[in-house]
Amino acid sequence: MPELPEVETFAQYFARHALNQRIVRVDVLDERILGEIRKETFVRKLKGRTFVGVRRHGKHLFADAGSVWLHLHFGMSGDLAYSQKGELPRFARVVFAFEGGALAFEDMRLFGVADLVADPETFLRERGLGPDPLDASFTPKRFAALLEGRRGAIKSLLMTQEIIAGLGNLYVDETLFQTGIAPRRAVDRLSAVEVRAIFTAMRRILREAVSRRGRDVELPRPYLYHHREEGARCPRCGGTLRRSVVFGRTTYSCSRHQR
DNA sequence: TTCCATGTTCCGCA
DNA sequence: TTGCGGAACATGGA
Repeated sequence: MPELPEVETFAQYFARHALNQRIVRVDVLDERILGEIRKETFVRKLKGRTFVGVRRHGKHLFADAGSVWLHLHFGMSGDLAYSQKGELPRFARVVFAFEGGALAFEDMRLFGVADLVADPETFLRERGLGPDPLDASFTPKRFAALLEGRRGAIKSLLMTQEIIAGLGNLYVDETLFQTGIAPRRAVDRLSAVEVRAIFTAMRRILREAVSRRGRDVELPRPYLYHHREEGARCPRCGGTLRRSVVFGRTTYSCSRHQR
């Protein structure tokens, strides 16, 4: 379930369970999760070290292991699970064992990645990722500048990590739903007021989600999130929710209040 | 059996 | 150059 709010929750979980303890063992249970790096290298560079800090940018998590950073991407089904009793989740792919417990990186569908990077800044630059929408330096002005000169559907733009990093299918739909803007609306036909509204709604929704996800509390009932079903009643205006495909992804929107 | 899934990448085409 | 549609990746759940 990993978009920005979920990854932020993973980062907090990682900080709570995996920081400042010696890594006594690294088990790679399925090498396909490693991407380019060789298993031996991955293990050798982490074993015996200590994670001293954790950071997140968009959907990417980075943990500082001293001379190298662990990088985790959670794909579609990635998750973290810490246990003191040596219990492993069914789809554990990599396990970091400490003196008093072990943190498992699980990922049923294997779209995620665990590897090593020199440092987050270099990785983000090389990858060309856009700004994180919850970053303090992310302002309405900066957001408007990102959309400047672009065409195409607003949903596509918000989904593109090189433009803005962290939103995925669910939170983009949620943002546009709560802003009353149709997913296919062309970016160059949005008013300044609408762009500002998207900025505000996006940040409010992400913050709300981080707060609730972190406490394992459900998102508010009026959120589109709970009503993603063709023909369902719109919890906001009573209209009918429609299903379509935008940017290759299943999209839900209200045919009445989203224009 | 068939369809669908919170992500990303690559290719071809306009 | 930009944007978009389609397919592929791997796997389980409804």
